[in-house]
Amino acid sequence: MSVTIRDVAQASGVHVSTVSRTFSAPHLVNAETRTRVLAVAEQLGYRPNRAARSLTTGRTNNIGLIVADLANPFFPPLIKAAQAAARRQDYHLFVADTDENPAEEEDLVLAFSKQVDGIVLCSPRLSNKALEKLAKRVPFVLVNRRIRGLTTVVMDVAQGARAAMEHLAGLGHRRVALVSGPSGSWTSGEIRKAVLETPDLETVVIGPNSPTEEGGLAVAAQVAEAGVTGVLAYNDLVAIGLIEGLGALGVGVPGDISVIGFDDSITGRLYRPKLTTVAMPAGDAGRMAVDLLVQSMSAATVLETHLVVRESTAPPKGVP
Amino acid sequence: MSVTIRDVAQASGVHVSTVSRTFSAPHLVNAETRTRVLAVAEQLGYRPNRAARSLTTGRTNNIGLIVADLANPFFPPLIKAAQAAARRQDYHLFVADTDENPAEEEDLVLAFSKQVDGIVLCSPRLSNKALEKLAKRVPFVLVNRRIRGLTTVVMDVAQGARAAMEHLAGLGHRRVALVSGPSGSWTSGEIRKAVLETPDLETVVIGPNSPTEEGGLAVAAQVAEAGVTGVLAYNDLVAIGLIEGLGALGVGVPGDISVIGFDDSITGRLYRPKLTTVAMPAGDAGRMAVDLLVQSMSAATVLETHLVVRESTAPPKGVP
DNA sequence: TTGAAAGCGCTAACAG
DNA sequence: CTGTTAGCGCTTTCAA
Repeated sequence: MSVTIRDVAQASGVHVSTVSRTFSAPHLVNAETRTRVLAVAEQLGYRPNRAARSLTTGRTNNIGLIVADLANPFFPPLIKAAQAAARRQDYHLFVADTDENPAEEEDLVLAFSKQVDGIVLCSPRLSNKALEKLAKRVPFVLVNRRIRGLTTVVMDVAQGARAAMEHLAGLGHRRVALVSGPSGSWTSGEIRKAVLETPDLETVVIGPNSPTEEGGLAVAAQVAEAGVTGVLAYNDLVAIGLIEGLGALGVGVPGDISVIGFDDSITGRLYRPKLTTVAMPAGDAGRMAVDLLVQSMSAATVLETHLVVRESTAPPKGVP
Repeated sequence: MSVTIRDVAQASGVHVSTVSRTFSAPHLVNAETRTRVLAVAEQLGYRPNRAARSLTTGRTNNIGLIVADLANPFFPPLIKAAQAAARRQDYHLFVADTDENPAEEEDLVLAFSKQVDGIVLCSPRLSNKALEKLAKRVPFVLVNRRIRGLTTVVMDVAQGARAAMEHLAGLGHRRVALVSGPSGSWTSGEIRKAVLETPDLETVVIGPNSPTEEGGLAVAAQVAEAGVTGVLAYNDLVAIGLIEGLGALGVGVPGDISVIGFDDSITGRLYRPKLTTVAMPAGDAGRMAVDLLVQSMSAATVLETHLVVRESTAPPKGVP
């Protein structure tokens, strides 16, 4: 095998415990000794074995990150920020993908549990009860799901949805549709509530839908026939799929119908028409979740969202 | 702490080694005993501690995956497939991001080395020499980088680039530009070579460039003034940035200039005009890399690429 | 400030 | 088929 603490001890003429201390409690060791040990370690290419360390300390310095779908453009910025935050604090990040499958989600949490100090669970599809039970086995923080008593980081989608509705109302729209997300999604529920409470706007809810381009595409005809002039979609992908589908039906965006997305993903930002969308602070959420775990703090954090107006919204036909 | 093999042994009235065998060599244990142990384990919520296991076996059942930029849409499909492949074989996947920084890349490899059975290094920016040296410390497979003697999975970008050039030539273009990628990029070099060898086409190389939308945007003016009617961009993001920049200059795509991307990313597929692009089998590469690592096989694999013709290419002006 | 010794949870010979 | 034993690489009392 490779070079161990013992090799370093031997080569530098001290006991293994001194070498150990040099790395995990440097202040407890004589400066000269430390320098020497460090030099030898460097020269031998010694790296502490974290598995062995974790066996004695009970800590792994690993964090697990579980998302619904790695290929959904919403997640990569979150993962990127989480990884950077972890790395800054000398943690490593496991990443896994549930494919929107609650059973897989539970399996993954359990599989990770012995190997991590905590888990970041993004947009979990598991029931509250299941989540509460799991929380007893391993610390975790929930992203975009709020459960009393658990540590959470949520983005204020209700506020974002309200802003979107107000934008539509301000443009002169009166009857709009919400193309909602998957049924297990907490954010979709929050958005729904916020939308239905909006005054001055008659809202029809279409869904649940898959949170993908296909999801949007599939309801295009339904939207076209709903007699609405504006739409709030569950996310940018759904919005784009919808716009594509509408286009195929000869319905223009924003000419005939205005469409607003959610996420402010790179895909939506570059799409034409450039998507009006609710920006989600995914990077902030990833970073905060990791920080909360590392500091093992419990908290219920709410992150602001905001509307980004671009080119997929306009006044309804007939309104100047 | 949590429930260990000892608790299970005690509760089921057998020795720890029997419990151990029940999990790691089930065929060596009496069916009845096994059933009983499994039942007790299940009931106690026992999960083997992989860190402890790895200490004795020398294997971790972990794999590290290092990419240049998690937020680049090229990588998520690769990561997703790699994770799925790992999970299928009971491996966990560490993911990290180097931000295109070679020093960070090396650090990450070293940091992972003791905690994984192998590393998948995607589009590394490190020198051949540095990579060869690292390969002595931990097994890895290189994706999109070819070095003799190391295990590699590369996508045949040269072939893809040739197909793109032939498509352009077939459309009637005679003078084109290659908007290349970062200088350390192996794929960019391969593409460059292939492009310059293409007959019947006069090619000007513009770059190196950052592999992002900004990279493309930044050279739009240069492209507009290069007297070319076609462009092959390093990736979809660069292509899109370029098209945006060209648009701002009043140059239409594909009306005035045809643009081809690379990757066939979701962002390019949804963009308007829908991007003509060279499809890269990123998922296959991720899966194969993990499989090679798990089977600890060495090989030099080449994956096919293919041109997807969509709407960002057309005959040059004046050619019907 | 350093050394000695025990032990983290598990596996792998080796006996029986 | 099952129990015994030693030990993986490291940290952590406890003494010196």
